[in-house]
Amino acid sequence: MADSNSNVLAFTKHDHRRCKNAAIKAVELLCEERKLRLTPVRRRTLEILLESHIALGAYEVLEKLAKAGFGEKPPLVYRALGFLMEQGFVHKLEKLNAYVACVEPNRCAHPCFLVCKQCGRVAEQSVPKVSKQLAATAQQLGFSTATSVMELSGVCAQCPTEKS
Amino acid sequence: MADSNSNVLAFTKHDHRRCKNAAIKAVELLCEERKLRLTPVRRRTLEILLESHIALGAYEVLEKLAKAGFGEKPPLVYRALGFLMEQGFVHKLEKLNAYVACVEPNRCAHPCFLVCKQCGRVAEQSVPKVSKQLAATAQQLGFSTATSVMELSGVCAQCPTEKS
DNA sequence: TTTAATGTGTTATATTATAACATTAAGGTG
DNA sequence: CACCTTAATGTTATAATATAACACATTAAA
Repeated sequence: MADSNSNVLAFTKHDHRRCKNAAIKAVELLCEERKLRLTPVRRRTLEILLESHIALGAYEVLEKLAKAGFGEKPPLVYRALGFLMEQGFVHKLEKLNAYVACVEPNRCAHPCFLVCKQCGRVAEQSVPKVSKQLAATAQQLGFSTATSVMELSGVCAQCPTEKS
Repeated sequence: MADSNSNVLAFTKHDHRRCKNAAIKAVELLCEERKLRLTPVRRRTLEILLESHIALGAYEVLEKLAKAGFGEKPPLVYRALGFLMEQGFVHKLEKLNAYVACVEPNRCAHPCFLVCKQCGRVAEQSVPKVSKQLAATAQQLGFSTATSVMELSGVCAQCPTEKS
């Protein structure tokens, strides 16, 4: 029933260095293709978010940028996040007001976010069927869907379910 | 393909007074059943949100509460909204940081919100199939879903699509 | 009629995000 | 290269959203 060939990377043991490098490489390529400038702040912001699969608040990212020698004023981080989000390299979790890097920016589509409330990790699952079904349902009601937000909160396989 | 027998009330001409009264009545009944106190602030907050199908920010609601003779400090409105949301009488639109009254609090389940970016109106559509499908997909990946957020942004039937 | 629990008032502050304008850097064109 | 235009960044200020903490009041229940 799963919509695609996913492995829920974030919840699975994996070579994270590889995971991170691949994502950065993909972003670099896409920026070239799109004639966009992956400036130092933008790159570092992406790297910061790629350090783990846990979503960070804008001000957490900002602190890390500051420690890395960049500025410490809010617009710095919001601009970098804005750029990265526009390009689909980073996603915002609306329910959390937090940001997470896209792990496969080149093949990201119809994402649904699975947020573990125990460990905080976020897996991005592509759900094209569900997404299209929702849009079709809306369309039948006369509503033209432009964008959608899908976020699940729960407990991942590696975390113990809450005791009763 | 629609999941349920809905009419997308918010986007349709309807007797809004009736609509509003029915919702308040339903909430009153549910409060009795659940032995909860629908205090004046809580009731007024609900009424304010029921004035239209447009989502309001917490501070917009607060202003209206103040004009109605209630306090003007943030905790007032956040407490009222907190109570109403806990009970499912009001929903928060995460993408908008705004609040909207539930039109059918007694039969509300698996809601997906359709937000018209032209007129701002919000329709609540029950999508149990899609919702269960998402949870099932997640479950197959070892993820136990507790809560979900589904919000579509687009253009409703009554609004002109944006010109090119 | 005291008590325990719930709800409200109030002060203060935390958190998230943007507007506006000055300055600098990059890339394109003659 | 020198100029210019655009894009990006620096900076100040403030807006918008939300909660903590504690005092006081009301309710319902014992």
